Amino acid sequence: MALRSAAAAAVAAPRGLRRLFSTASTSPFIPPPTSAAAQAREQPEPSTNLFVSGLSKRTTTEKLQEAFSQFGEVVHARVVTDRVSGYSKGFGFVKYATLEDAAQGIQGMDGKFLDGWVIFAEYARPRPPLGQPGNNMAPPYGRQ
DNA sequence: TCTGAGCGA
Repeated sequence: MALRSAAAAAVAAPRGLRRLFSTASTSPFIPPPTSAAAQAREQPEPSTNLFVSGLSKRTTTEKLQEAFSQFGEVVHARVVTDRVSGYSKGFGFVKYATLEDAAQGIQGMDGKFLDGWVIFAEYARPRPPLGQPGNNMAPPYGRQ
């Protein structure tokens, strides 16, 4: 029981900022999120790719896929690990077969415990193209 | 074997 309370508290603030604006409904000044940037802030576009963060350093790809397969058909899953160290970076990606599976995967695994850590699942951001083939693998991605 | 709040080979 105590664990669920901790999970609820953790899911309420994965990064310290999640729904602070939603609780400020008593404020007379509420900026209407009609901007595309505002939607991209908390309204990520639906995608089969999910970004999972908060993973334990010991969480592996198979563990990630196994956990997310309970809520949908996972076609691919990967835990990002450091190339030099080989250790997990604490986050990974899960790709579902359909968008609905991805949505259920998020709502099913977001704020849940995995390897003793509260993980967070959300739609992954669209990354830029890999560039031209034949070039060095590891193009300087433009963050955000 | 580790780090922690992070978007990948």
